[in-house]
Amino acid sequence: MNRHRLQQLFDTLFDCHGQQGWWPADSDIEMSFGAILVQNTNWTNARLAIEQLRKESLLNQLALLECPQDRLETHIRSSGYFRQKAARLRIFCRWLVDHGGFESLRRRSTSDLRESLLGLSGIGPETADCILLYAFERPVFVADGYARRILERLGLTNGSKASAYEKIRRLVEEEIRMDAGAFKEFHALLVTHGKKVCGPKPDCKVCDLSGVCRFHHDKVRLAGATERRN
DNA sequence: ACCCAGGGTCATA
DNA sequence: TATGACCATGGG
Repeated sequence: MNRHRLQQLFDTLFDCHGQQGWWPADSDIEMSFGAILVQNTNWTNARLAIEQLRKESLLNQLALLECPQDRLETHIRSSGYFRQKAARLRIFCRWLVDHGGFESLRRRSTSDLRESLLGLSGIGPETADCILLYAFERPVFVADGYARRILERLGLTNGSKASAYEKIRRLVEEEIRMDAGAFKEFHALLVTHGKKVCGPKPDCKVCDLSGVCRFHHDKVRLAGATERRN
C-alpha cells in the first residue's frame, strides 16, 4: 500500500541525499524566528537576518518586543517582506509571553498548539507545523509545496489536489508512523530533493520509484506561488 | 533582464 | 472554494 511506498520514498531520499540535520538553530525561539523569516525566501537570506538579530541580542521574546519597529525592520531586511515579518515576529513573541513561554507551552497537546499557532496572523499551516516539529518535537508531517508536488506525482495522495495542505498532511501521518526525528529528516529531504535540478536525463533514484515523478523534466510553478509584475 | 527561494493574508467572484 | 494581488530581498 501507500505505507510501503512512502517508506520506500523516505529510504531512497535518504540514500540519495544523506542526513540533512535540520533545523539549524541554538534555541527554540531562534528556530521559530527562522520559520517566520524563511517564508517564501531562501535560507541564506533568512540566516543573515537571524545573525543580525543575534548580534543585537534580540533572540528572545522580551528583548524583541522592546525593539522599535523601524529598527527591527532594518535588522531583518535581508529576509525580504521585512515589514510584514517584523510584525509577525512581534505577534509570535507576544503569544509566547502571554502563554508563559516554551516551557509552559510544552505541556499542551499538539492539536491544541497547532490551533493556537494558526490563530496568529502571519503563521500559516506550514510555519505552524515547522515550529511544532522542530521546536516542540511533535511528530508532524510538514506538507509543504515540494512535499505535495512530489507525493502527488508519485501517486501517493489518493486523489487529493496538491493545493490541499491539510488533507495531505493527515494522509501521510495516518499512513506511516514516524517519530519527530524521522519526520524532520523526511521534511528536509523532500525540500532538498525538490530544489535539486538534475537536468534533461537525470540519474534520479526517486524518479525511478515511479514514472510520474517528472519534476526534474519540466518547469512547473509551485501551487500558490505568485506571479511577478513590473 | 529575467527567475527563483524552506508562505501568508486579504479582497473578490 | 478558488484564484489574484500583494508583500521585498539577494543570488544565479
